[in-house]
Amino acid sequence: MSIYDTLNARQKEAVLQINGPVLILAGAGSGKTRVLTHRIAYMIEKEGVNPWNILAITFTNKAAGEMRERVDDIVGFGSESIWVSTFHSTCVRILRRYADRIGYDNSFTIYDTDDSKNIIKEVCKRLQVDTKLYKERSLMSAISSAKDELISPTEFELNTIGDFGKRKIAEVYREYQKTLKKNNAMDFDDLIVKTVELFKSCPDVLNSYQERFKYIMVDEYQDTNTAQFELVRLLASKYRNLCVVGDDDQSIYKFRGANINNILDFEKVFPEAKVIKLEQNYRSTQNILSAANNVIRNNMERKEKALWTEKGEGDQIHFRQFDTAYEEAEFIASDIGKKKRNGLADYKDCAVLYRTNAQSRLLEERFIMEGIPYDVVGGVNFYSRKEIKDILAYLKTIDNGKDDLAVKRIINVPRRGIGAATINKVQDYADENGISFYDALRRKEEIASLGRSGVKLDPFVTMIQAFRAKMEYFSLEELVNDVIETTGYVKELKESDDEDADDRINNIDEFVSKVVAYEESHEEASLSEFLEEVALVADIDGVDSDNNKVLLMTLHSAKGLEFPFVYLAGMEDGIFPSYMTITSDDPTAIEEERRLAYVGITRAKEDLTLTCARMRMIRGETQYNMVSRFVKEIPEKLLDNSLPVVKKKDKDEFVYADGSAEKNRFQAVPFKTTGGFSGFGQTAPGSSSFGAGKGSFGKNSFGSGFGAGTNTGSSFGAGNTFGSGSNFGRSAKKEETEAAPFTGYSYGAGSYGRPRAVVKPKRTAEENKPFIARGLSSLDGVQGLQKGMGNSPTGLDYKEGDRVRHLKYGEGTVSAIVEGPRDYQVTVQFDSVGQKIMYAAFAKLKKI
DNA sequence: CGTACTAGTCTTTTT
DNA sequence: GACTAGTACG
Repeated sequence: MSIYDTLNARQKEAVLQINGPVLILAGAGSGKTRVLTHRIAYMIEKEGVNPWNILAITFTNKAAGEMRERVDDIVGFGSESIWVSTFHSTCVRILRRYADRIGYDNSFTIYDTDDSKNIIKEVCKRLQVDTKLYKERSLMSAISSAKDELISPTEFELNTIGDFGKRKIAEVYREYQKTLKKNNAMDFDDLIVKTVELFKSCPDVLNSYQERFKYIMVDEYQDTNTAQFELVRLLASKYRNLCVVGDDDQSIYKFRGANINNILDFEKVFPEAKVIKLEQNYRSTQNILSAANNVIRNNMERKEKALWTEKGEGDQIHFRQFDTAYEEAEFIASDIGKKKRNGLADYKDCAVLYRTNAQSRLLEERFIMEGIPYDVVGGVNFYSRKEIKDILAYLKTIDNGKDDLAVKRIINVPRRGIGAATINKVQDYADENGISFYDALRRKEEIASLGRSGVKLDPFVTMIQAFRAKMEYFSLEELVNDVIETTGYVKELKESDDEDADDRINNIDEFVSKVVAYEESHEEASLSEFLEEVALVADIDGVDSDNNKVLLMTLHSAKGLEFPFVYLAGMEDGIFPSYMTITSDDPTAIEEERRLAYVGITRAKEDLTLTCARMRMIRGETQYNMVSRFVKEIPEKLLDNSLPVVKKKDKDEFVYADGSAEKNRFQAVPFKTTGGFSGFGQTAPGSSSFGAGKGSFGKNSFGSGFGAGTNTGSSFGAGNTFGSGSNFGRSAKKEETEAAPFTGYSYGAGSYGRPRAVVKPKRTAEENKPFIARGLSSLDGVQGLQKGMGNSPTGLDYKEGDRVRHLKYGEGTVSAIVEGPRDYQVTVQFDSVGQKIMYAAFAKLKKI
């Protein structure tokens, strides 16, 4: 019995087909990694393929690492010469050898998003582009999309005839590329684009890699963009032994250029391709799979397939709707806690998935309270944190002084009294002489304009030169510690009263540990190599499954992972599917969201829980959301029937076990100020959104007139806010002109569902009056709110002399409440931090 | 040159 | 609510 006998018929077929183009359509959990690793083993063992000739490409380092590990396990001898890596690091490796062939120095630096943004800013200033009109963000994404499609600045320009806006973008694109090149730098997209460029302009280089990579495999093929596809196509064009594995139903990266046609049209580009479908799922129970199938079948743009499993039905899928997001978080935390206590699950068996990173905060707070260990994947990338970037900038400067951005970043960190004026003078000199910024620093004596202020530069240059000298005999760890020590970086943090100084110091400690780990795993660890590896790390890469912790992450980050217990939080229209996609003109936008839902559901092996909240705070404003359409796409019989369920008669209306219905939700939303969510320093929703706004009244509410109802909780008490009036008028007007985006909120108008028919609520003359002018009688629907807010004359639920609690400052006594122009100014004597004066709306004070 | 405050933006997702 | 860039002031 060989290892290949454990494969099913389809899998075996995929493993044995090693010659020619192969498209493996691998459904979620169908064992594609297994197929890939066995396929590699088969090539080497049975077909005598030289491991040296095999290339396997993935998207993340984590995936590459896992594949490497599994290949090592089954291949044994020779596996180390198989090239397993990500698109980006593959390209870096190639470019490190040949970048000089296309006009770069082989020691080019890699810019991250932050760096790119700085360059864009610089370019805009130089070209006098108004960044109010052309946002850096949108410029960046326009340039990035162009690169994803392999459109050069010149080509871009050709397509801008008659379009002034586009011409501007073209200009910026051209100048941006020029600047990158001048700095000998490439951004993420360039790594792919420049490699393609290299292959196209240097046939000898291409040929050498074609000879090297006779067998190519690409994982997560549905996520490739045009540039990546072209790269693979070029490499494979000689021997045509290209095997791509993917699942069009899991294509969720359109926003960063993934071209779903790469997988849908594979057979057009490679007509002789063999197509193999893997439809047997080994991961999930039948119920979970059925739910996933029922959701994804609503998409039009897909290859038909049907996942099946031999596993039993399993538990029903749990669904729970809560009044608030606090209660949702509370439930998830306590449910996991319960499972752990009952021995049903370990922490590491559980994952909580959500649509947006911001949703993690509430969950985290609750997890801390319940004492449940967790890890959050994503958010701000570890290596993008300020303190880490600072240390890295030092290391980059030491490694090679060519990275001007890095040098400028740290020249005055910690403070050395070197300001913008000095920096500009040095930069001018560098530009005039065509040298790098750091080289100009070293020749500062020659810079006449510097004058006396130049003295301040000396210690910096001396320090860097000293580091460089030490680098010769220091280990990486010693060097990093020396940098931290000599610069006084941590010392400064310790002395600062910065609230998150401790976090920053911890991060730096963690960074040192990472350096040590790197040195341990790399025989001759060089600074350059370390910096390079660090530049290409994704968040998910750092996830360590050995830790017994619950994992919190976005649905995107969860792709490729599996867990026995999965919670999908925030299953609400407006959150997931996101507001953007619901209101989008592009009907395929919602399909991408649905694929995301499919990915989420299929992460679960045994137990899936869907949760949502009627009300949650988004960006400081309270939103009321309906249950996600994706939940409604799951057949009722698959859902836990002890919970509120949809009545089939009318699918536009949710009717719950307690008889309450969705359409009455304005009254139905119970505004409890006690109970569930009040326990945490967080205030109850009514008061936390008190005055939310510099009058953002109705901004995010759906359909003006009624929107008033939704946001009243926030705006009513803020009578003073209305005093200003202007904002109210503005946002209300906006609502009218832009129409109510959420068809779901059309109050029983029955248009829930497809985002086409937008029902615009009609406003009466009375409703058109500013809210406050209508008098309290029109607040009938929201009386609960007033009570909930403890509607005293000030609208605050505390008064002078009361003891209150603040989220950050702890407990204290209110010594004064003064009516300010906008809001009440509250003065509190805190027990630990002394007196603070703050605005009531933002202070989040809670009476004790 | 550095700080402290203000106004504006944002959030959908990230290699 | 959080963050950031820009500005005014010391």
